[in-house]
Amino acid sequence: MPSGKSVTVPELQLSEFVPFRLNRLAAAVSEHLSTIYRERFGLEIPEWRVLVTIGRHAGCTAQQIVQSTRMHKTRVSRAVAALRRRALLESAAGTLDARELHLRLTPSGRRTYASLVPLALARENELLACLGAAQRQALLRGMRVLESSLGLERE
Amino acid sequence: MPSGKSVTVPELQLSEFVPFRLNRLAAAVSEHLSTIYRERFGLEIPEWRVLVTIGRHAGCTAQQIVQSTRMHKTRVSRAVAALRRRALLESAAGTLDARELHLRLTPSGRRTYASLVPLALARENELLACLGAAQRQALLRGMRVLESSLGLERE
DNA sequence: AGTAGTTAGTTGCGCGCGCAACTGTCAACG
DNA sequence: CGTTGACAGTTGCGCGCGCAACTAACTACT
Repeated sequence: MPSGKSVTVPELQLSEFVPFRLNRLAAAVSEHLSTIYRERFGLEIPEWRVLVTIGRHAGCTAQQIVQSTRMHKTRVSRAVAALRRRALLESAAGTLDARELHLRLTPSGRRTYASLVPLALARENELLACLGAAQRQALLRGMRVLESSLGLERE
Repeated sequence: MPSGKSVTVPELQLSEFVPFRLNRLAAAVSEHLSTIYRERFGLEIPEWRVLVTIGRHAGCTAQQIVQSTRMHKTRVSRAVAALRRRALLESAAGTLDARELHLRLTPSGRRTYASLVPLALARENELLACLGAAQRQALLRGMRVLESSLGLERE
């Protein structure tokens, strides 16, 4: 005679597990996007993120990039150094606070930024093109809720 | 007199850029989940993925794990070696094809699996608890469409 | 059977990352 | 003014990852 209580063996199908799916999806999207900034501009993800951030927020500091991108400060520091080596960016010590470095793009950096951004936005649209307008809105709204729930929205 | 053509300066706000948001979200979710398998079981992500896969598909090979998880084969190889060192898993050369190693959990590995899975599923539910039922369905559906569009669904 | 090409899995190597410790600067307090 | 603690940014170190090269085993073709 079988036991009275129903023993539900817990099963986890990795391909249905949302944290795994998110990681896999993010990796695939990054891979898909990397051709733009890597092959065509020799940039890696941290450099690309720093470049874009400074492109929009000229004169911002490394610390602000850390907060807005949630990258580790050493990663930002090295990306800034790499961009400076390639003369895409220049830094100046703050007049009010000499600890912080204010970062801005050089003319060369601005040119790179200007040619990179349209390509990246086009890729984003390509990525989302498989979704209908309502579906896309729903996805983005869901992501927004998750981000908010995880405290990712401070910037 | 200003130029006749309207020059739209392209702008990219990183916090609105979907590839970045996906990466950030996936990283935060992984971070949130890692407390379970790292702090409580001393497992890292690759080991956790291999353990779960073998837990559901006893006797599968490393190659099958590569395909289903899309992890690099060296990463799988090292995770398998780590789990074998800790006697959570055992391998046997295939009788039909001696190259492939068929992997299965040891009793100790099965115990770990059995105590890990409910915790992970609970965390997944916690994560999604901030979404209403319809919102959750919409998000998962959107992810499914993206996955399909990127060719991630083969397994 | 013998050879060439392919596949499963492992390993040496270089690199980028995060951690911890460091330098230099600022603010607070007596 | 000197000391203490906090903060911005950098750097040495160890580690995990992917790449490329390797071994061993299988397949196909003559």
